[in-house]
Amino acid sequence: MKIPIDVSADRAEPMYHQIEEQLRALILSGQLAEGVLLPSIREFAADLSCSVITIRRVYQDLEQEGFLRTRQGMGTFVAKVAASDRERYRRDAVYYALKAAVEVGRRINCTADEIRSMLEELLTDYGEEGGSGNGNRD
Amino acid sequence: MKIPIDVSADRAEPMYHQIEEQLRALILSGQLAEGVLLPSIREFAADLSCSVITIRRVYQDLEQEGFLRTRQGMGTFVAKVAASDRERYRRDAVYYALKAAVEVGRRINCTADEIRSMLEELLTDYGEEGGSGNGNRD
Amino acid sequence: MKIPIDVSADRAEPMYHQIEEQLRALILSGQLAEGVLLPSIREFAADLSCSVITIRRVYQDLEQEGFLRTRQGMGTFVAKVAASDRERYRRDAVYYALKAAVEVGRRINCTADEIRSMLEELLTDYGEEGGSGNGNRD
Amino acid sequence: MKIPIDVSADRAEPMYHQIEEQLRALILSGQLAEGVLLPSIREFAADLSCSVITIRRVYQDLEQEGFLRTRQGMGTFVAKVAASDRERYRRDAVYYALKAAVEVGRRINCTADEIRSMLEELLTDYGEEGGSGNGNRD
DNA sequence: GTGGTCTAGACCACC
DNA sequence: GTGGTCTAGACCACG
Repeated sequence: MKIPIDVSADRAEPMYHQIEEQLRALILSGQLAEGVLLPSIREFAADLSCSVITIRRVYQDLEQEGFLRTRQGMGTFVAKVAASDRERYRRDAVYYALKAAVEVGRRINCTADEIRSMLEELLTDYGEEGGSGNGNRD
Repeated sequence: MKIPIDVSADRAEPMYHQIEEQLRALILSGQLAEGVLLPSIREFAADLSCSVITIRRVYQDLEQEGFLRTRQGMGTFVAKVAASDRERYRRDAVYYALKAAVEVGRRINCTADEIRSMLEELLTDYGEEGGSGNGNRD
Repeated sequence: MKIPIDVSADRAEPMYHQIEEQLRALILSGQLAEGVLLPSIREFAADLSCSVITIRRVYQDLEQEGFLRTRQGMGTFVAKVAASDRERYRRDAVYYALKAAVEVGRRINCTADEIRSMLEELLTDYGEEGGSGNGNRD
Repeated sequence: MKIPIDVSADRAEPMYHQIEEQLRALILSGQLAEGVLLPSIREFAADLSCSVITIRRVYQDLEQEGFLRTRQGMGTFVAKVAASDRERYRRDAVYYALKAAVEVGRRINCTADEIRSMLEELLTDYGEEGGSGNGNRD
């Protein structure tokens, strides 16, 4: 299975972080279903042009968080995620990001309407790239 | 002058970063006006319970960005900020934070309306703490 | 013959290890007597829902340890175990496990009495499941 | 501070595991109190004759478990452990080790008395090495 | 083939 | 000085 992940060594955020974040999102959004076999660490490392160690770390961290299950000699699989976790995550992830933005706005004395209009601007082309309907395969 | 800054060594973000960010916001929002004398490095370090080295770095970075002006033997002052910078900053800071939030939403298949309603929830008590009027005092 | 073995791929311990350990215990305790024919590799693998390779390894390891004897075309049998081995094993297996427990206790400053009382608690229902009489059937 | 840890690359258990286990025990037993600064990764690695990476992994794992707190540029410290965690750990660690031993005993038909007498034998010199009185500095 | 451990060493960020 | 990230590569364990 090809995993749609986009990382760059140029960003400030460490690569393993970027990968973890995106994999977590894929699992929690249901785009990577329970039981799916992920690429082997070597294969994935080649895909993303990074070291196998970086991928191993990703898999290890996510296993510890309960999102993956790896079995020696067999590979790494997507673990079962409680529906409640999925829901909570879905809400929290966006909520806290928005909250941070609002917080910044408050600090620099933005008006609420300024914030609203910026959001609308950002949402104009939102539906076109996959965020339209359901997508949540719960 | 007492600078209203809230930092914590417990957060993941490095302290110098937290301080710089908040000082920058205070200056760009006009809450720290041009010419204001900032605390001495030692005093500020004591206030924030951090190392003088950390404050030195903050002052140095912000001076390089043009927000501060240090004069030998006299101390560190808030520099003049161009109105255009202020405006650009005001817009960019919030805009990019919002953009990040929207990006997260797209990844996990949030609908645009879900995002809008979260924002409204966050904005309910927004005006009460200083975001009411017009923060551009230039 | 149906071999009463309980393994799970979910445990941290590798499967071949779990199986070997339990088979060894069955043989040394006399529950699998000399000359008993074990299931074929394929059959056993199916029973335990694991790979034939895993079973092959188990049989191989235990044959090397002298507990099994494989005869071409006839299958794998339980070998003769010296009474002394049986005795030594009986003692060692439990002894070293207890020793490890005591070692842990020492590290975290448990008192000897705390350890004793835990053991008693664990031994309350001990006799009911097979530990009653004399297990040495040599 | 010198940390009394005893590891060996010869054992089957991975070194990072051995170290983690012993550090965890030291913290949970109160022998390493909250706030204590641990050796730097390089120093500790030299002490234990292993790679800095192994130590970094140990520190990282234990931080994730909440036992350590590491701050870039400052070092790695013992975190606050809830008294309840300490108590639970104290009991569980020994209890499960004992349980495993009893389980082995049952499998090979040991009598309860055999197990008891082995334990007593192991406990004869128990008090002499620090497990006597309290030691729990809660 | 898979993942698990460990190595030596580089370079960066922080204090 | 501290820890944080990433590298390339070796060797072992597992299925």
